[in-house]
Amino acid sequence: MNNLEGFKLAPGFLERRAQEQLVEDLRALLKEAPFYTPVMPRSGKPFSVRMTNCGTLGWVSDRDGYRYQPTHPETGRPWPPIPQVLLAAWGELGGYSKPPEACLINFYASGTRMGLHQDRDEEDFAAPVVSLSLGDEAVFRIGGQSRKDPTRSLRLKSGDALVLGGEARLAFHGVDRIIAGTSTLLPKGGRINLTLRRVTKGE
DNA sequence: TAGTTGCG
DNA sequence: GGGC
Repeated sequence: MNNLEGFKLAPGFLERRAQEQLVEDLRALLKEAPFYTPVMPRSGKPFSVRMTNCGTLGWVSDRDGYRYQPTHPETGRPWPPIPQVLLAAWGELGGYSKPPEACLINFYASGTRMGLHQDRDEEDFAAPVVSLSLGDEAVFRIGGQSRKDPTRSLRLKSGDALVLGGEARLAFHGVDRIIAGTSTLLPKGGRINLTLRRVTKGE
C-alpha cells in the first residue's frame, strides 16, 4: 500500500549515552542559534513548533515563503556547524556522496504538531532526508507522494532515526502529536527532531 | 489555479 | 485524522 521504496526506520539508532552527548552539543549550539518561532507564508500564522538550524544553510519560513538561507533570521549570524555525530549519522544512513548542508532543528513542546507536508524546498531530491528523534515520543504520520494518498502512523522514540530516500523522499509526512512523559532525556520534556538535508546540487 | 509545515 |  504505502510501502514506499526508500523509507527506512532505524529504531534505537542512537543509544542513550550518544543521545545525552548530542543534547549537550545542542545546548551549546542553541546559545549561538536560539530557537525562534517561524510563521506561515502570507498568513503570518505562527508554527507551534520552534525552530533553528545548523549547517551552511538553514530552512526558514516567514511571510515571504519557505527558503534556505545561510543566516539565522533573528540574529543575522551564520548557522553553527553540524555536530560530528550528525555528520556520522548521515554517512551511515544516508548513503549519499555529498555531505548535508542543512540540519533543521525542531522543538516540539507537548501539544505542538506539524501538519502533513512534503520536503521540497531543496534542489537535490536525489539526496535522502535523514531525521533523528530525541526526547518524548512522537506520533508520526506518513503517506505517499500525493497529499490524498493513504497514510499510516508510527511512533518515533528517542534515538530513532528515519530515512526518507528514493520514492519516500517526496512522501507527505507530519507529526500528529507528542506524548508527554515518555522520555527522561530532556529535563523539561518535549521532543527535538533533527533533520539533515542536502540542499544544492553543487559541491 | 492549486495548494496549504495550519486549522478544526 | 479528513478535508478545506
